[in-house]
Amino acid sequence: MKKHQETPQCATCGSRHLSVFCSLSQDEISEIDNNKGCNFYSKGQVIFHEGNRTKGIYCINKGKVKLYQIGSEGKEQIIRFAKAGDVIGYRAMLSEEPLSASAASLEDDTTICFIPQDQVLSMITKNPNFNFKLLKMLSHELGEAAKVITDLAQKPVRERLAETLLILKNTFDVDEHKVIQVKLSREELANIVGTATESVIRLLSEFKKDNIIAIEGRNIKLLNIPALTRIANVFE
Amino acid sequence: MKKHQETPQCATCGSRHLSVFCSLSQDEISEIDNNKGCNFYSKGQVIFHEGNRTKGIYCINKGKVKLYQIGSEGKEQIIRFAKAGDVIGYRAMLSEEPLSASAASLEDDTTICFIPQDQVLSMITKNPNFNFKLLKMLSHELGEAAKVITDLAQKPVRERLAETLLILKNTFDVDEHKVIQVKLSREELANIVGTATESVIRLLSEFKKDNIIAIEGRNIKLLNIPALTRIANVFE
DNA sequence: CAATAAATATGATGTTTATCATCTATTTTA
DNA sequence: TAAAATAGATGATAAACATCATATTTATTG
Repeated sequence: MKKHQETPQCATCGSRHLSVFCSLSQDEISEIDNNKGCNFYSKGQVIFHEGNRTKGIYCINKGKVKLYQIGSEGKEQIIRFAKAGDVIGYRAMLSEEPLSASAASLEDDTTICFIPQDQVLSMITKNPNFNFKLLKMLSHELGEAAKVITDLAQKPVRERLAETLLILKNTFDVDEHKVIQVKLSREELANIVGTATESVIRLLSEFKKDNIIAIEGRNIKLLNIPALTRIANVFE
Repeated sequence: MKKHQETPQCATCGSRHLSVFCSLSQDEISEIDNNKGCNFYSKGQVIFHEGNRTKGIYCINKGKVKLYQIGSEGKEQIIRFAKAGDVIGYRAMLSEEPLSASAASLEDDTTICFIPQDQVLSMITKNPNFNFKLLKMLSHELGEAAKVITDLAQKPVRERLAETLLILKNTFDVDEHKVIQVKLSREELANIVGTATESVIRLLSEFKKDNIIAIEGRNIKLLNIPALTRIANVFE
């Protein structure tokens, strides 16, 4: 039996104050509320497809999302993640290019609002704060992407996997038992790191043997973050 | 003997109409002209250093520039290139973060103007066209970065090198003899591709043996672009 | 709950690519 | 212009990593 799912209101959205929308006025919020749509996704559902056009942006109200490209051999490459309060699809909308990545939900009950292009463009024009938040977000993302490029080009798989675990921790946090709050398959981990699934499996059991992590199914517990940081070879 | 170098004027800058500044009014142009600085660089000179702060953006009037990060083992990773009409340093300025990359000139007589932050911010606020151009540029760059990530993660060195040659062709063009209009060392090519210098050398002589390219020192002549495209494994 | 499918795990093997050594060619500089 | 330095080239070797094969465990479903 499917329970009734209500469209969340921006006005009461708990994630809004952490997001790019934090500087909007009451009027602007209700303007969006009156024009936005909302969809609910079960785990694994695709939200949008690489190559398609988008006429608006997607704002995640609840749940977790992976953004990925399909490489020339048909292999998935996870580019980044998004969670409640994050927006996705803005890159394609702003550049007026097709979507550069697909998005798929990582958990059931993922709730995502769709804000039409017109609304976004009008906010950009009318609200300088929102505009600067957007510019800042894009610039920040671009800096992160450059780091990923250097790591992929220069670091061995072991270091990249350790770094990926730390990034997942920073993105999704850990609970009181130090468990990273996102469930990914070994294959998905491989598709972030840029390696084979078997390599991820092998390296994870190595980390486990050295008591750096503990594994219970898809839950990964970070036991020794300093050691992970050392392996990841990061110094900032 | 060093010849006198004159500060170029935006008003007569041939590159302006191709750049993010193409939508500025006469007044705005002269406003910038009255506030900008200008520097001349010889080949190899560093324009700015990764990790530093910038209080403005750099607009390339003449010459070619590489943007690069230094990885954890001290190895250079070239992130992107810039040429006349391109701006660099805007990412760091807009995100209010330190510069994520260093920039160095690739040829003598590279001429670069510096536009102070205040000027840029005021243009963003006052000129919606300029603002949208900026948003578009950032979004486009972000999409390009995602492609690079997928390639680095999934493609073998041979494909990445072929693709790099094609990207260099698109960025810097070829002359009437099909020679790519940028001179890079084998090491620099390796630092784009994310591989060892020796691998680049070996693969280039393979391409040469197959009459796909011709090599005269640092000049690379593209003899068979369809073949290169096939090797690069790109399908868009 | 059995049966099937899918994910995880592990060993054996092969390929790709990096590293090291050495040599030659080309610049640069004294 | 000779000497030194740097860049390019090539072979030999080693390391990193992918692939393949095959268990084993965990989910899924009839």
